[in-house]
Amino acid sequence: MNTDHETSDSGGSDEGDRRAELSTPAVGRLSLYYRELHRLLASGETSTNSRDLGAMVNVSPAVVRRDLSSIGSIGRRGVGYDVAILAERIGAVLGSGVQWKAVLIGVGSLGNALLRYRGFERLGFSLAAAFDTDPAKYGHEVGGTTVRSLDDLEEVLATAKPELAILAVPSEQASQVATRVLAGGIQGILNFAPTTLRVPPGTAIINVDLASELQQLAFRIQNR
Amino acid sequence: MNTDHETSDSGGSDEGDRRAELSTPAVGRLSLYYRELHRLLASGETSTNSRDLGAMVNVSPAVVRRDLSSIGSIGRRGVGYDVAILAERIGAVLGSGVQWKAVLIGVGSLGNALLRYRGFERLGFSLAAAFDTDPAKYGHEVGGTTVRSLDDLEEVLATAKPELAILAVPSEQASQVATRVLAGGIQGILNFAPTTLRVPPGTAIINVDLASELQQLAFRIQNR
DNA sequence: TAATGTGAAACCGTTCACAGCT
DNA sequence: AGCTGTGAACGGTTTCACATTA
Repeated sequence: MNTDHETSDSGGSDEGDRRAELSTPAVGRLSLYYRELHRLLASGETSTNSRDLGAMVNVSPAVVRRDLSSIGSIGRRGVGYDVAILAERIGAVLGSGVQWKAVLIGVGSLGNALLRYRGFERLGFSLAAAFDTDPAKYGHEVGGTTVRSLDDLEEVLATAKPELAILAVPSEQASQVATRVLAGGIQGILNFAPTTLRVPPGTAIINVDLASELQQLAFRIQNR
Repeated sequence: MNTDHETSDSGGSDEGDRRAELSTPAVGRLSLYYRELHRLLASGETSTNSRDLGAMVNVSPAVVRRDLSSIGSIGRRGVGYDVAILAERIGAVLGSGVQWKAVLIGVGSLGNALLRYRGFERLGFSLAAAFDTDPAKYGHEVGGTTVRSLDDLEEVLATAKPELAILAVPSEQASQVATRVLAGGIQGILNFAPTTLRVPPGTAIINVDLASELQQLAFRIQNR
């Protein structure tokens, strides 16, 4: 794939907390720490430190400390970090606690997989609806979500008011669908189509191109 | 997701070409240019320039020129780039032309989608085999690839000698499977399990964590 | 003593601006 | 005149090293 990220700005806003400006890679790492912290919580661990956390996600202890101090997480010198407190803190920064609503567009094999994927709701995401243009799929329930006609898109966006859209449509349709969801009030798009969407500046988009990912992997092997 | 990349080194080696050291983001962008160039080829365009190419993938003309000059691509001053020549040049750098073989491990819904995904072969990748631990799936053909028992993994790796492995298994099994494929000679892993694999340094790994991707998207929206 | 938090240095990638071809 | 190729400036992230605190 290529996970290429648009949108330049960041800038914290709410919560009576410390500011700091998180870089895109830093946000990615926070998400990884968050994952590992929940694993630690599940196994009953109550504290950790920058060295161990770093080892878990393959980054240096210095990076861990910089990341965590930048969100104002108070570790304890000489001791480390409290797992529960840290998990909660990172969760607050990443927007856990908010119940995000997403719609999925395109119920091909990838769309199907995404509908069945349990792992979104663990992080506070719910799939409000799924859409396709194939009438044979209308009304079918996949992974707890019912597939509807793409003609109903605007209606559903207006009533359910989801914030996110996941695009799993063929690349020829991607731009068109992106325009429609943005017009309908969607604020961020996770795009699986191998197309660079041309959207208004400031629109949050993350692209995941599976073929491009593999290509980059091959490049690295070739230039070992 | 998180598309986090391991492996530090790069360093060109073969081909009597210009050196330059490509950064990870640069490689990602080359992959995008490559995609767009083929689109241009298909529509009969014969030349382009840094401004237009940049517009297609949302980067500045300066970045395009830097990227292309770093692979020694000879554009023509005052004119631009020849689409066919440029596509070929980038393809050579990215390892198109090499017929990469990959195996897929884990034929759940995501694995299924990956097997059906046409888009890998366009870039020179072929799926040599797919594996699962569910006997009900053995022998079934999905997207042109037959599913086999995971017990056969080592045998297939030894005979087909694939370079890449795509992991679409539950996270509990991911580390174990990664160890097995690496022992079997696999050189790079595309990992979809939400786990940071602990592997020998220098191993090429690209992680694609769909939930983490969504989480990062939500973060950006929240901090608009 | 142990491990955080953080200035300051080092590093890397992007942007600028212009010389050099065509 | 137009657009590439690239040295040099810039900006931002990572690394280093150490003062700080439990």
